[in-house]
Amino acid sequence: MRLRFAPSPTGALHIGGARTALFNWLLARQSGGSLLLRIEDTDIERSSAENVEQILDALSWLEIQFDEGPVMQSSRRGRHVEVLRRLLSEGRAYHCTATAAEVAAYKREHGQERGFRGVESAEGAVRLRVSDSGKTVVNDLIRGPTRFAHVHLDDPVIARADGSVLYNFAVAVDDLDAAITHVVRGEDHLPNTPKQLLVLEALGAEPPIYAHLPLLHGPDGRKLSKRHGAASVQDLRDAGYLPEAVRNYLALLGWGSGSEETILSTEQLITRFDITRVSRNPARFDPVKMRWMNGVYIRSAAVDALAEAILKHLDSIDGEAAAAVRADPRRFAKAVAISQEKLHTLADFWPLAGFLFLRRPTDPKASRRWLDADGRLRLAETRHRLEDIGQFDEQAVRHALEGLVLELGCRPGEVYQPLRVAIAGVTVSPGIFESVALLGREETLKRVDAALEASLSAST
RNA sequence: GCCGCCAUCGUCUAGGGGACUAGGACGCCGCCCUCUCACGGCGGUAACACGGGUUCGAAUCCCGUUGGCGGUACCA
Repeated sequence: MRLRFAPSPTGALHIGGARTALFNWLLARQSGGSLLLRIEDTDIERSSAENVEQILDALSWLEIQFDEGPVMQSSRRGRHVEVLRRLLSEGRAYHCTATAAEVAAYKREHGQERGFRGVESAEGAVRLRVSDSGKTVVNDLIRGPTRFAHVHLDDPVIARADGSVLYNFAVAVDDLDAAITHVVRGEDHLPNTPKQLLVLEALGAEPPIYAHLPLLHGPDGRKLSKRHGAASVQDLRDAGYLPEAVRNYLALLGWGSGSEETILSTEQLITRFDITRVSRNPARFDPVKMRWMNGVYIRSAAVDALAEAILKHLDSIDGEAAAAVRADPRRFAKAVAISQEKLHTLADFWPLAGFLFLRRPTDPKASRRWLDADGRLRLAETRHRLEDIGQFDEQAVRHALEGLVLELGCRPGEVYQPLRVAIAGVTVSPGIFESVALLGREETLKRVDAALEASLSAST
């Protein structure tokens, strides 16, 4: 199979485009074929180099490699003009001076019930000649045969009056020249397909096989947009998602493996993916499920790989945090180990475990709840026990604190929560024994003293 | 308006005439585990849009209605 992913650089690569790229890639890998990346920039006005960079960057982050390209559609202008001349000379296409306004007026009257046919002239835009009779059938791998009666089709404009070619023409020529065998793209292209088929037919060429993917919607059921937060691939990366988890989640949007498994490695996706099993109805992107799945991948990751990913993430979003973590790699590795099972995204690490590297202000609400007079009493006693520990490790800390709980005859949380608030500033953290041991005796005692003092003065 | 696509739990889906009192996953609820938060375990909630056919039998096939979506550019 020879496939292609052909985004237009008119905006960031969104998850819909990412899924299209993924499906193409899975097919290419599975079949031992190749994947071509083509940038559809025939609309110079709306295309930008930054967007091309963004798309390349997004695909690279997703670890979706292409075998050929990127080729810029605009670079193929010479070939496009050549084919255009041929169609013109063979009478399959013609110049027409009908203005956009005239066509619009015609459409207002006839809608798409009767396609627009232009009058041939010496100059103007180039239109492909379509006869009123007959129909063009798109044999879609996902939808089956879809028929378009020619009466409803306009004579499509394939080149502007200035000679520049238009999308439906360029795509057909490029797919043909690249010997593309399978075109897998979004369903929004379905109405374009007969036009491309007609171009191919005029050229006497064998068309590729098509598969139109159902569209992706946002959580509200409407078209995906920035408003949904993680709509672009970069947003996903910045939100702390793992590429493999994103691939897994995206693959299951619109495609069911048939088995009851949900967590599928990329290798499994490659062997099991079946384009003909892709669903025909649109799917909603569900950030909640994406988050859950990312958590599954984080939990199953090797600690050092996870630490590396977290550090990289910190580098890109929080310089201060990254520096703090770099200053103590051993502590960082342990911090990751004791936080791992609580993370859903890479971004969750710092809020949860940052206190192990930097002191943070105490949350007033947490302080009021746990550092009242009774809490301070227990915290002061806790302080003594910690001070007396010989070897300050997790086992010893556990032993000391559990002993205190037993002696006081209180609920465990009544000892642990004041201590947690004292060292972390909040009521949530990794396990208290691990956290205290990792923080070390000196820093723990300092924070406990500070907390005792602050809460005492606050209450008087 | 017109052209086209689509229609199973809130969401992603399994299902392709009898195995369906419709399965799984996320979410949600309850219980358990428990030092917080998570994780994990157990249990529960919840769907075949509607109406006609076809058939001994329909979530599965056909038609219509309704609804959603896409397209309707000298955009891609």
